[in-house]
Formats: sequence, C-alpha cells, structure tokens
Amino acid sequence: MSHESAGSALGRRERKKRQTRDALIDAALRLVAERGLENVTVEEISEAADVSSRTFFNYFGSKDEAITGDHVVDGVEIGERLAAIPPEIPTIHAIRLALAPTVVQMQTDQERWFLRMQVLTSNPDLLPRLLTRSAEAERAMVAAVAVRTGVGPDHGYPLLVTTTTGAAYRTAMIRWAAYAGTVSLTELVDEAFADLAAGLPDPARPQA
Amino acid sequence: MSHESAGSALGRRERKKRQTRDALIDAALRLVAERGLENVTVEEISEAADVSSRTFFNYFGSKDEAITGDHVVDGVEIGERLAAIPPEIPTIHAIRLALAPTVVQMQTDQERWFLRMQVLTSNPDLLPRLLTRSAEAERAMVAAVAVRTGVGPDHGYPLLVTTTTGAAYRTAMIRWAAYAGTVSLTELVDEAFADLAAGLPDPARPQA
DNA sequence: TAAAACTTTGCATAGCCTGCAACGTTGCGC
DNA sequence: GCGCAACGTTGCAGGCTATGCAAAGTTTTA
Repeated sequence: MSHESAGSALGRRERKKRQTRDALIDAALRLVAERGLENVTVEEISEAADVSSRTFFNYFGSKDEAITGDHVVDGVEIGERLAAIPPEIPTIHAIRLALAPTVVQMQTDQERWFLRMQVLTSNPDLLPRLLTRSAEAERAMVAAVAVRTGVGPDHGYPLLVTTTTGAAYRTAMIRWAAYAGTVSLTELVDEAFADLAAGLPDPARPQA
Repeated sequence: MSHESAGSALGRRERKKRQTRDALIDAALRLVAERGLENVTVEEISEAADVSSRTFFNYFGSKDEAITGDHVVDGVEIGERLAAIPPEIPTIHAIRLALAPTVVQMQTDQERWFLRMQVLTSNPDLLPRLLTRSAEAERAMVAAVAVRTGVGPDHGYPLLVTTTTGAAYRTAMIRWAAYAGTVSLTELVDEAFADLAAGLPDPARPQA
C-alpha cells in the first residue's frame, strides 16, 4: 500500500517529520520551563528528542525558534484574510475578524500554548519575537491595510494600526496564559480590541 | 589641577570611557550600515574602534546592544515621570507627557539616531529590541500605570496601554528616520498618540 | 528490487559571549 | 612626587550557537 488509512493522509516520511518536530518542541519547552533558557543547550534538547543536534538546526533556525514556534501569526495569511473583508468595516474591527481563525487555532493547541507562554513570560527576551516574526510578515499586513484604507505610502496609519493591534493581541495572549484557561482567549482579545478602538480610556476607578 | 575646565566636569577616566563607548557605537553603526549585521564581526567593530574585542563586551552585552543603544527608553525613568503627573490627566496623555524628555533627547542626537534607525530598518531583527529593552523596564511602566489608575493586578489595562503606546512610539521613530528630518519627531509622536487616543479611526479616504 | 528523493548525522569551522587573571592607567591621600 | 587603591583593558581558555558539506541511512517511486 502506498499510504496510510488511519490518522492522517500523510506518508510515513511526513509523519516522522512531524513527530520529530513535535518532539523537539516539547523537549525544548519542557526543559526551558524547568531550567530557564540559558541553562538548556541545543545539545540537551536534541538529546531529549533523541536526534542529533545537527538535526535540530534542520528544523529550526535557532534555539529561540523552537520555543516561540514558527509563524504563530502569519502576516501574509492575515493580510489575505484582511483583503477579503469589505472595506466599509473599520480597520480595527477587520483585523480582529482576520485574527479569528488564529485564535481558534491557538485554543486548539491550548496545552502547548500555556506552556509556551509560561516559558516566554519567564524568558522575556523572546516575547518580542512571538508575533511579527519576520519583518516580512509585518510588511505584508501593513501593505494589506494600506490597500484597504487607500492611503499613500507616506501615511503612518497602516504601520501604526499593525503594530498596535499586534501589541494588543500579545497582551491578550499573556493574560490568557496567566489565567490558564479561566477565560477564553477570544474574550481577552475582544476586550483588548474594544479598549483599543475606544481610544484606551482609563478604566473606571473601583468605588471604595 | 585636579580636573578639566572646558567640556565637562568629568575626570579623565570617565571621559575616556565615553570616548571608547562612542567610538564603538560609531564603528558599529557605520560598519553595519555599510555591510549589514551579518557581515560585521565584533572583532571588526573593535578593530575600528581601536580596542580589543574583549573590551567591546565590557561595554555591551551583545553585538546587538551596540546597535540598538542602551536604555533608549528607560521604563523605570518613564515610570517615575508618570508618577509625577496628576492622575486626573488621562493615561495616554500622561504617557505622552512622560515621553517628552526622551523625545527631546533623541532629537539632540539626531544624526546618530537617523543612522541607527536606518540600520534597524535594514536589519529588522533588532527592531523589537529598540524599546521595552528588558522586561524589567516594561514592568516598571506597567506598575506605574497600575498605580495611576488604581486597578488591580488582574486588570489588562496597564499592560495594554504600555505595549500599545510603545508600539506607537516606535512607529513614530521609524517614520521620523524615514523622513530624515523633514518632520520633527515630536510631531510624529503627537500624531501617533492622537490617533491612538481616538481609537485608531480609519483615515479619511483621499477624494479622487 | 533499484534508482531517486529526501532526511539524518558527523565533522569542521566561524563567530558570539563569559570568566579569570595579569597588566596598565587613573585617582587620591600623604 | 609617591604609593596604594580603584578601575579599565587585554589575552587566553572555553562553552555554546549556527552553518556548510559530504557521507550515511531511510522512504518513495517506478
């Protein structure tokens, strides 16, 4: 038989690759959660995943990449989704909608994401690399917003809205992981975007 | 005589340190602007600054640090300034005010900053490290906002406002460097903060 | 079953970064 | 001035990250 019936429609090779990748990510997250980023070597991660350290670098361009995960929020993909949303809808709202599938995706992988975020908050050097992975991704989103709004390349809006919504999304992720499941990511993202769209008004002071 | 009259009130030792630091930064920016981050070694930077490469690491914790500059926006300092601004003033506006001295400072160093930003935009891996240097800085600012607004530690507002205003400030810097002096940084920061406080409304479509 | 395509691995190497100890310079009190 | 203490610089050794290359080994395809 040429390929599998159960599980997935992938060949053995492709399946093994996924296994290896997963094993490396799991090992990396587990070890770094235990000891901190500085006290774990690529060698050890590879050891734990039972591959050579050279193989590690066949999968990830750097140690950090195994932690942050690759293409968490793919700017190009978001850009495409953004293009499909009618331009009458305010840009912030449109971005929120474009992010919806990503949110769902993350909630599916909940377990891993909680651990990942825990690792990231204890090793904050990595946090910036969480979203807007390559500048390429960011640029794609900026371009999509520019098209939507029809402003020229000198205008600051596309870049501003891209970076600030990215920041908002990141804060939602951080809180999500901090609550560890008490609140859904969707709710937190919605809250952050609502605040942003409202101009970040000061919260009501609790009445003593 | 025990110390100098002209220039500064610093001793020879302190002056030499500044010289070395400046020489290293200049060399780093110049070389990386010419060849790109990957094609410049610490060895070469140190060589150009006429010190040993070991000395380089006495000044900077990493190659990147010599490029991004240290403590561009010191979160602790911003936090202190923030605490001095009456809490009646809306937080975004207060942050804008707290950033004012930083803006002035950067405009003083214009030349170096333009080059720095040019380098950063051509080597975007470094961009995230521009602001919110250590998480410590960010945390200080988050804490200051929390105090101002009187919200509890679970509230998302302080983190949200800190990261988004940081992103806004960064976009202003990027545009500033892109315009290379046509527009003042103050103007661009004001514009970004105004947009943010207005809820990032879509810009008016240019009437064809 | 054999060739083709692909993955893993070891080896060599460049470069980043740190700790340590020796050395040179600066600052300060006498 | 002199000498001591503080501090900055340097070389050296060594660990770790990351990449290129070529030799295996495994999966796929015919």
